[in-house]
Amino acid sequence: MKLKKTPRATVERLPIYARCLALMAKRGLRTVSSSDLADRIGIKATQLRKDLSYIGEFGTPGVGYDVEELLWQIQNLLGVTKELKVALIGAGRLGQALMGYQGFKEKGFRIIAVFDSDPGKIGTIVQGHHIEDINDLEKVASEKHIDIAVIATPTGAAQTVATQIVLAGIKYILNFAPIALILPDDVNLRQVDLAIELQILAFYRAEAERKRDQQD
Amino acid sequence: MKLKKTPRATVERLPIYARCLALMAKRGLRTVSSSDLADRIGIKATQLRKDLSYIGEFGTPGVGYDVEELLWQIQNLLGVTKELKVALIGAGRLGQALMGYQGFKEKGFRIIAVFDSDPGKIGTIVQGHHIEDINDLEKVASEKHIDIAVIATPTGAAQTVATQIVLAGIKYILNFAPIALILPDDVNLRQVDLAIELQILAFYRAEAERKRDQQD
DNA sequence: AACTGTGAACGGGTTCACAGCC
DNA sequence: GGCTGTGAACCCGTTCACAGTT
Repeated sequence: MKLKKTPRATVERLPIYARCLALMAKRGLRTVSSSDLADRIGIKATQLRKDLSYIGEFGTPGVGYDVEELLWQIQNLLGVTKELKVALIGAGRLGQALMGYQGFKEKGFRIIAVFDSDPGKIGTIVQGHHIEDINDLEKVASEKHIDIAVIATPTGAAQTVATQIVLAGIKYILNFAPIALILPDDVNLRQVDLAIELQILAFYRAEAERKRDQQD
Repeated sequence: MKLKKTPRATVERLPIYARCLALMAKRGLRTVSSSDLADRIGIKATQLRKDLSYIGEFGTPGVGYDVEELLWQIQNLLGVTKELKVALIGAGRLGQALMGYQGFKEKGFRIIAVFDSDPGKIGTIVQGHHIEDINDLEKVASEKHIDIAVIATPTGAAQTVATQIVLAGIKYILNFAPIALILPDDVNLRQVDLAIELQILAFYRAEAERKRDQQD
């Protein structure tokens, strides 16, 4: 067993493995081979085995992996066996969509505080969440021990909010605002930009069109 | 000038370049060097130049790039100089957030049809969009010439919807449902899974905790 | 002098080939 | 026979070093 540092690419696939294993467990499947699991996900079996080799040895040669066991190992590694506390900043349409998103709860995340800067929203209750003043973030974060912050504000507010998040001592940020945030090195950032995904599709569409035009 | 096939990794960065350049153009900046632009984005200057080298030669040695010109070239390559038509499937909370998302319009995407399967929603108007029956997708798609479909349905409906999208002849899909869709090879798929991003952050958080526990 | 464009070197990630185990 | 775990080979993407341009 080698146990080198888990490569970034592997880390980004672990949640996908967990998702698939959870589904299989729910359906009552007991064991799974690397090729079976890989097929369901749409990757090569060797890649799956290599990924798992970075985090341990969970399989039985000639048999495969125990579904429950492997799921538990991955969830444990992801640190989602205990519930993680999430602060959501921005109670606009995207923020509301995130509040209602079942996937968070299922995967072990709990939105425990919601902030906004709009006085018209602060103090109201949206989908069961009491909306708090963004300026209270630091106070609330220390009281409630927030693990992760999610930025769902308009672009213009995102950098200010990010700075407040850092001041509040939160080190893990998921940002939906389409802007490159400036953050200290020890803060972990994931960026989701909805428009970028469409633009990537647009590129391949344009490329296909160019190819067609060229050939005819 | 070489013009090999543009690497996947480069394609995924082009929208980021476009976003930054658009901002600079709006602020009235005329030219930019590779190191300046790279710094704003948070990458190395050599990577930016290498990326651009795949798509052409747009710079002037000793000077840099013309902001407007480079922006136009990238937008052209992305095929977003003409407006692209998007069909949104699923008018739930996420769907509504997407309808209201300014970034799509700004980047040249237009939500031109919205579908749902809920009889209570079909026929109503949400944020100015007439909600149509998902079973009319094929008809509407051929009438309105849809370029890209966005799946914002519950997980359970996603595969069925995806199949309908393919039947409607749409070849570019952005999927928000947390499921591995089975699609023909010639269909282009991008996947955004909100929970996965949080789980990746959770991994690094758990890793940091493990490291702490070990040392103390 | 300042900056671009690119071959070459490097490094991380994927795939192959196979040894070892059930 | 069927399957896992893994070194080695391979491939792709990033970075370096520098030749070439204004």
